[in-house]
Order: sequence, then structure tokens, then C-alpha cells
Amino acid sequence: MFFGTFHHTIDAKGRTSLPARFREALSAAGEPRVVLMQYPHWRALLTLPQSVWNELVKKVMGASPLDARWQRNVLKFVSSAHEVDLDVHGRVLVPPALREWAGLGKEVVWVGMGPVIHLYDKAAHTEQMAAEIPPDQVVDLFGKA
Amino acid sequence: MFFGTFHHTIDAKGRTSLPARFREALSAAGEPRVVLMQYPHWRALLTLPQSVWNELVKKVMGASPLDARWQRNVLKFVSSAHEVDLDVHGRVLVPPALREWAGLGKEVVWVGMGPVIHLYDKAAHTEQMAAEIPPDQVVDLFGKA
DNA sequence: TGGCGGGTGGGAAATAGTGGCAAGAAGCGG
DNA sequence: CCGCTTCTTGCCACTATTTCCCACCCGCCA
Repeated sequence: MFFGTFHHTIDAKGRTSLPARFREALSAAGEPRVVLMQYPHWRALLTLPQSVWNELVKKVMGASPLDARWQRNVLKFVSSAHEVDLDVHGRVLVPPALREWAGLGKEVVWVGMGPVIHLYDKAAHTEQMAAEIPPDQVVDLFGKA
Repeated sequence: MFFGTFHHTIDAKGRTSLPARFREALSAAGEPRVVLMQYPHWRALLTLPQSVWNELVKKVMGASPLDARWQRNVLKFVSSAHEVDLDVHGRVLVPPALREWAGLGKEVVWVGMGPVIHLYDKAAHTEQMAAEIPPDQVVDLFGKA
């Protein structure tokens, strides 16, 4: 489980440290690796622990390679996924294509979102936080399921 | 299992390197060879490890010889299949007919799709990624089975 | 104020990707 | 039937990127 917001930087080689708190959560679950991918709805990267990723993989592996509908979805939503290891200091190397897609500059923001983590460019994060949610889209998170 | 997107080039002789990550996955499975063929649904090449290819062959062999529609489809792209070896640097030689069919120019894109790999011309890939999936065709890959 | 843990930066070594050379095989013309 | 040309295939070399390792900085806590 991942919660909290952390401001970090990406160095010249495209590396950025995963917040220590998230690393703890990962290693507690015995998952030394994460998966980076495009977040489909806006300019951010999704970071998945392996258990969540495995669920996704299971679905993808079950589909037929010739099922056009499935393949289109896989191509669009999963093909950007990139498994990355953490270096000794808990940093990940963000592949250039993903860095560019999400518009990641030097300053980035890690956001714990429960089972997954988001990674934003600082400006994109600010913008996303400032955006109003249309009234009909608001969910009462405290209400009963 | 193949995942991730990789931008490579094809040289004047029609060779292009299979991404190292895919090569690892192949050799881990003890499969030093791949099969290239037309992807029936859009302009791309399918790249199969031998085990998957064998599955396909088995299906083809078991199909009803009188199902004309299926036979026509199977024949069409199975006949395009081409077994290729990797050179010492992990490159494959894409046969001219397949290169032309998929419209492969100098810049190509390898896409891991789980059990199989897609190979696109860069422009074709961009186009395919940009295409919207009709709402009723969208699959929620994160949702419950 | 010294130790510790988290985050950042940089250099060196290894590896991946790419282009090009050259030896060998296959077709063509004399 | 022989020699020339052309294409193929294997090999080598260069460059950019990635990976690994080590050192530093900064804030927190004892």
C-alpha cells in the first residue's frame, strides 16, 4: 500500500529515487522490482509493484494473439510497460520514451495511490491538483460502497 | 514473456536487432530462433518464439479442411511465415516481402505483447497508438476478470 | 556535534545498437 | 566450363547508453 506525496529529482541519466517509504512497502512484500507504464488518462507514469503487474500479465497472456480487440487494448495500454530494477540506493531508471511521454523534467513528484504509485512532472502534478472535478464526477469517498 | 516498446533501425541489408530484453526472454526459454509473419489485422509483423509458433501450427493442422473462410485466412498468413535465426549480435534479417508488406522503413518499433512480439514501421506504430478504441471495444485490463 | 539514513551526483566499466568490411555462395555471361 | 558480378552471411569495430560503484550532501536525532 502506497500513500503520500514526495518531491524528488531526476538526474542527467534519467534516474530518480523511489521514496524510501515506498521501498519499504515493496521489500516488505518481497518485491524488488517495479513496472513503469503510461497512465492512460493523463500525462503521468504508473508504477506498479510486481503483484499488481502479474495480475495484468495473467490477463494479457490469456488472450489470443490474434484477437484484434484484445490486442488493440494491450497495445494501447500495456505496451509501454517496462520492468525496471532498483539500484543499490533504490533508484529507478526511467526509459527515455516514458520520460518524454510524461513530460518529466528535472523535478518530479511521486504519489502513492493505494495499490499503485503515480509519477508526475512537477508542473503536471500542480496542474492536475489544481483542476476542478466536475460536480457529477465527484465521489463521496467516505460514503458507503 | 515480452513487454515494453523499443525503437530500433533497419540497416541497408534489412537487419534489425531484437531488443536485448526479448533476447534474454528467448534464450531463457531455450528458443534461439523466431518466426516472422504478417499480422492479419493491421500493418505489422508478428514475431513468435518457436513454442507459440508450434501451437499455431498444431491448430492449423487440426482445422477443418472444408472451412473455406478460415482456411483462406490461415493459408494467407501462415504462408508468409518465415523462420529466422539471430546473428551474433541478436539481429534478425527481415525478408524483403515482409518488410514491404508491413511498410517497414528505416525506423522500426518492437513491441512486446506478452506471448508474442509486434514489429512496426515507426509511422505505422504512431498511427496505431493514436487511434481511439471505440468505447464498446475497450477492455478494462485492471478490472476484475 | 557526531552518527545515521535518505537523496543526489559523477566516474568507470560493461553492454547494446549500428554500420561497414570481407569472405563465401549463387547467378550470369562469355 | 571458366571467370566475373552480385547477393548473402558472418564477423569486426565504433559509439551511445546503461549499469555498477563510490563519494558527497543535507537534515534529523541522539
